Amino acid sequence: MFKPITIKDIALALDLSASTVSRALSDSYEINPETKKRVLEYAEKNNYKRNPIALSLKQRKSYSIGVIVCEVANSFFSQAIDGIESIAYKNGYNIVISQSHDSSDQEIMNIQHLANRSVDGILISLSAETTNFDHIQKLHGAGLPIVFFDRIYDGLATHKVSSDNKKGAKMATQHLINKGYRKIAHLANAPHLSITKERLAGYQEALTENGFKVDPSNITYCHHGGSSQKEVDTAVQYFLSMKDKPDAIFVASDRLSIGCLTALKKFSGNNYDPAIAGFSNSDVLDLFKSDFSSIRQPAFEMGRVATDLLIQLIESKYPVHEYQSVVLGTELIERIKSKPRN
Amino acid sequence: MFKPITIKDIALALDLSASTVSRALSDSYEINPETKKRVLEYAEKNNYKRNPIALSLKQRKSYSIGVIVCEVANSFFSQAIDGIESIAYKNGYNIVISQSHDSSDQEIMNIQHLANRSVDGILISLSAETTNFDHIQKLHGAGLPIVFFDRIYDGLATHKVSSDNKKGAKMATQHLINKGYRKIAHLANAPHLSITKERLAGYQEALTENGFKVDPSNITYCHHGGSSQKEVDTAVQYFLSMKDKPDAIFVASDRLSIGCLTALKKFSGNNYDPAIAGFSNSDVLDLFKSDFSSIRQPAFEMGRVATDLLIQLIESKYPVHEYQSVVLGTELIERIKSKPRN
DNA sequence: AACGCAATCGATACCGGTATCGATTGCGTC
DNA sequence: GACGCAATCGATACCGGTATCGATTGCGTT
Repeated sequence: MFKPITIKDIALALDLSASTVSRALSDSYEINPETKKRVLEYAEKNNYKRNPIALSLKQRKSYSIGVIVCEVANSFFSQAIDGIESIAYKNGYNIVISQSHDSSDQEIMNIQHLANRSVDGILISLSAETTNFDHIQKLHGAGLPIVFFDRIYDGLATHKVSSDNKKGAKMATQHLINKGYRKIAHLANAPHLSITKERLAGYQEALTENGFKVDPSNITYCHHGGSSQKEVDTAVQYFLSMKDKPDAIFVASDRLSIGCLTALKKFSGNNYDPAIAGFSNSDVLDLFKSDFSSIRQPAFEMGRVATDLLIQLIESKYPVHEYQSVVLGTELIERIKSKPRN
Repeated sequence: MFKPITIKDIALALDLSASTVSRALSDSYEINPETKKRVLEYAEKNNYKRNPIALSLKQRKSYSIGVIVCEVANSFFSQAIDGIESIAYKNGYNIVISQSHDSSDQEIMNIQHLANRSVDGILISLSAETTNFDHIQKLHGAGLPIVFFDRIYDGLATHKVSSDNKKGAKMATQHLINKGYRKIAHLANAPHLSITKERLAGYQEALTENGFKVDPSNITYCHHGGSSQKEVDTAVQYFLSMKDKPDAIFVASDRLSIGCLTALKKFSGNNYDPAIAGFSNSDVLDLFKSDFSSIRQPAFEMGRVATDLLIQLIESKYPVHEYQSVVLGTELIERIKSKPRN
């Protein structure tokens, strides 16, 4: 039943000691080239493979990193994962992915699980629900390298990678204003998320700079990040119920964008068709909703940068105390036409 | 630097032997309840965690399973992964995901990597490029449990889970016929994939049963599964170049559906608007392309079933020789309207 | 001849668990 | 009082590697 050959098998076969074989395999200088060749050849022929588990136990290192996102079925995160994977594999790490589904409990479970599984470090984008960071604090305090990406937590001294959410949101809102829209609502994510605050700030700044006043009643939060469509439906129905309906909506995330468009299709009929601009990395959204402008985040790049930083932390020989906060630029994809006059 | 407490630490602290502590922790009957309590309490207080790596080495079992898909940024696969995850976690396994990006070389590398990492089993959906199965054969021969899902390989005696591709394709084609379309092209996936053949068979059967003849010139393959848009563009341009253009296209996969619609938007202008029906699990596609009918696969369920079977294989005490081929039903989501008469 | 030194390889401990085997103790039985 | 037996716990080997320390050999040096 699947018992691969070990160093001892080789040692026995070649009448050497395990130590010698081990050193030969790792190309140590203190092994006779002749012996080295014998070992290498025998290993090759019997297709010997190092047992990474034994190695992990010995070196206290698993060469694997944990990734926690809310869900992979989300263009932004799946693109980020591609980026993570590319750097991780290049450095000999493999990645263990788990999804929080925007639930704080699930996130805690996943983190524990990964830490128990002895990952060498964790890349995490927080769940929409998370307000308590004890479990992360604790692991970080115990020395486990952690890097935040996208949805970061400022209270922890470690590397953070995000996109310029404020500027992106401002660009989107300004874009709507430029196209002639005047009552711009904001469909926001869970209020405690870093990205929510930053995007809200950008939205507000754009409004203010253009002489609009920020009306809190134009802002609706989705406390679970839109993980159930019902939540988004409620938010959209709220907009629909207003006497003076928004003529445009700035949507805070990919998932919410999809949810919002779904809800509008369901409830609005044909007499109400607000312009929509939102954060999204979905190719498909761009493809079909011709009047949907989007802010694209450099998801792939974000994954790469975050992984790079994490591996630096993991492989650093000395404790790191200088942490970086990398902020990446976003891109506005314009599709909305000017507001028709009525 | 992150050194968790071990069984020996506990043994030392409580003046017991490591064996006793180990047995107390696993609730062995031959340990005095009193002692057991002391150990459990001390472990709890100092938040002892079993070292899964040591366990893996000892038991030759890692409690992790490898998943190989072409990409997670694909609705079908990300949904399947959700299903896989749900069953895996429930059984105490974690999943290691890797992407082949529809490249055979990458797939081989991933499989080796996973096998080296001592996963207990592998769930795989083959890449579009794969025509040589030696690497899989070899691992399977060596005793590594493998379960195919979606894109299966019949040459290997193991469990397989797929959806009823032939019936789904037939439904889609029949649907197009019912709506009045007469020249139905087929945008197919890589020719050697199981799903390609099955879907082609369904397409052909529907045509034949309705008295149409199957014209090979109406069928175009995408040898890389549409992993580059260029490939799909070429295929669609071929359809466009035909004297008698197809009035409908049956598209073989999710990715191809997106690619096809993108290409049509890019090249067709407004004077050509064929009806499209295709395999897809994308919510977004359903949302926007109102004249796009889709065949939905039970991706989540497929992931669950496949994982269940894999875990059965892994945990079976005796060699398994009876293998199942589970086929799940598909669903047709009708959106296309009847063909306008001209 | 005696010594130093480099080259080459072996024996052993250890990583953190668990399985196996054994040791000790107390108690009931004949 | 000798023995059997159950209850409880310890010592040890092992999983598959590597690091540490040591042993052996040959050769050049003085």
